[in-house]
Amino acid sequence: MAKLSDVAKKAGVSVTTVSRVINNYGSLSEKTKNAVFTAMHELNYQPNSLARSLQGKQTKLVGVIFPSITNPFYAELIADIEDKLFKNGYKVILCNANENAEKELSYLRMLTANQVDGIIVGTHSNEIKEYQTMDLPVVSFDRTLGTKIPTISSDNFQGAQLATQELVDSGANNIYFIGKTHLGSAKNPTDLREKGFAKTLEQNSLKPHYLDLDNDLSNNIKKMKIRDFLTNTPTVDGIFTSDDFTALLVMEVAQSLKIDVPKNLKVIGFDGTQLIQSFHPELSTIAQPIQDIAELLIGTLDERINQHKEFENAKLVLPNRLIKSNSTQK
Amino acid sequence: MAKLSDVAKKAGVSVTTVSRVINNYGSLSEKTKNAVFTAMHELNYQPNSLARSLQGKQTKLVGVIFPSITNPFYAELIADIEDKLFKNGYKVILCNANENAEKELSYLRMLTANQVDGIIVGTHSNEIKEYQTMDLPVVSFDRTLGTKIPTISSDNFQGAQLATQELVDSGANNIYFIGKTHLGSAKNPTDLREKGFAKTLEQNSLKPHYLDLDNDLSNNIKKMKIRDFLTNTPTVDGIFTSDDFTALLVMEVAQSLKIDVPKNLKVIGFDGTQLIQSFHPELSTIAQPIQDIAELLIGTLDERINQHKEFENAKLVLPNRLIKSNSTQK
DNA sequence: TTGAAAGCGCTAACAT
DNA sequence: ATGTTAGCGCTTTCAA
Repeated sequence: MAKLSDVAKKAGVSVTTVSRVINNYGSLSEKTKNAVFTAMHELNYQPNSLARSLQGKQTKLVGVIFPSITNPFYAELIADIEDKLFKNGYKVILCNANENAEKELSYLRMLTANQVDGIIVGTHSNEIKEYQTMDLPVVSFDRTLGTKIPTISSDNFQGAQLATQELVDSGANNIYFIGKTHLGSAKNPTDLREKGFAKTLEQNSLKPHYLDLDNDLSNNIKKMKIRDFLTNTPTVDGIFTSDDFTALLVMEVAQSLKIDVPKNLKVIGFDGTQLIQSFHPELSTIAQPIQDIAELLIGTLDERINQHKEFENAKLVLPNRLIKSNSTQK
Repeated sequence: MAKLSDVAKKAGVSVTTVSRVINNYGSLSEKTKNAVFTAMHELNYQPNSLARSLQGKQTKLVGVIFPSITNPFYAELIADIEDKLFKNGYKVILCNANENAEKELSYLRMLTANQVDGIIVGTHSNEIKEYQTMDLPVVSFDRTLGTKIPTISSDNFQGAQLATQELVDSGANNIYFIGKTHLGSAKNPTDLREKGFAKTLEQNSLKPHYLDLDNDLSNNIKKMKIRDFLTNTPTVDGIFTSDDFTALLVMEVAQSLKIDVPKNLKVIGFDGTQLIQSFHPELSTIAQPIQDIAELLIGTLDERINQHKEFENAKLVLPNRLIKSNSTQK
């Protein structure tokens, strides 16, 4: 691998000069510039970014930590983040935390050891205190990590309101929320979906009902629980699920039980990924603004990295959008 | 950020000694070891991997280049790769090539500039010659990049045979392949699916039929083409698609046309991702051994990186597995 | 068992 | 307009 001094020798100049033309600063004559450029080409020279960063230059590396990459919502968000970061000259170190706090912590150390310029986190383990004490720029998606760390999210409360109101408007009276319920705690921004649900029903003088369904359960067990529920609760006529997957499961089970969706049961999900929308356009859902989220995450991180902007209890919230489709048809 | 010399000062030893305990070599007395460890803890010391790698040490960074991360097949493969690399102490630089040769090339430069220890590629642009001239360990998924670069893939030919035979066995006679067809060229390993299809039908004295469907088309256009095809080709009774997505589209369109699957039309896909299997268990498909592929990719890369093993025209092929389900029921 | 010092490839202050 | 040189934080010979 050719290095700076090789280029310098070949071009008949000093290393400084080569460094200058690479970084394009100071005064250079056209002649030397050209000499250096040709030397660089001939040697197929690539600057070693390790050596560069060692002087305090940015590494242009950003750690991106998410709980899963196979979940289409995260996949689409990560894809957007990667693409936008690339356009800004950054590379992504992908950290798939896998709901594993130990792995996440280990990644955190690796990232600081690698001198990343910043970190984008979207995981949900609350055990990791390190984020607060790190002096690295961090931005978070949908999770409160500390007062200094800005949190970007979509408006889960408003989204849930949209969804619930859609169920009411389509004629449902006996409406259930299906998902992981944390009635009361609301540490997780996502719990706001529950609150928005309850609030909207209250405003419509209806009673909220819940079916707790842990996210960690296997699909088969979820299906079984949903089947159980639907069989024993013939009164239910509207369901708001915590995510599109669960909504799909509900629709599948309903079909197998010959329950007509949307005639006898309205269903609405949450997330609105392109993947699920393209294969199940019949599903009404709340679409999170994935592109905007990615943009805001990166914009905010950029402000922290390049303008050293400080944040204090910043919660940046983007509006959600209702996708009205067949599963909530009147 | 504390550095080696800080630790040395605090522990009352030289930097050499600290370096020795970090890397655990040379002879150290227990006493100094302990002194250094406590100093490290107190300062919350993290070695700077940039400085380390500058001496020629490995960066423990691997570039992972794929055409898409939102496609569940790649998402699941990347997730497996990431997890296994992590267990081996490597970090992943995620490169989403997006079917964009320019971006891919640019990433390639970035990766070499960052001194990655190796690269795993799964993209399909044939324009990039750089792979062959790089002296970096590269392994490829499902794509021939050059004689020195080992190619790992599942057995597309055998998979297609399994799929096609399943259609025949379930009683279909008038069988179509739907997907991007490249009749004859077979540069892409994936084209072997077409060959396996043709071969199997020949063995069963049946004639192969094709519906060319470009992957780049939007879902709506694909659906339209499929609808057209099914409407105008009432004789078709078996369909093998190039991937599960297309199979799902076929089933959706068939349903809307009141064509009974599997009674009047057998359908089988390819890929067998967990995601699609969990939401469409009724789809028969060929499951690629994603975990094994990931393992083999990493194992091979590891041989190249750490044992400097050379490969010449290596094609490592893993068997596929038939998932027999409702869509090909007799 | 420990330390001094050279140097990895680059940048940037300081000279000229 | 160009060059000399001192580091960045670490590893590693070589010497003690």
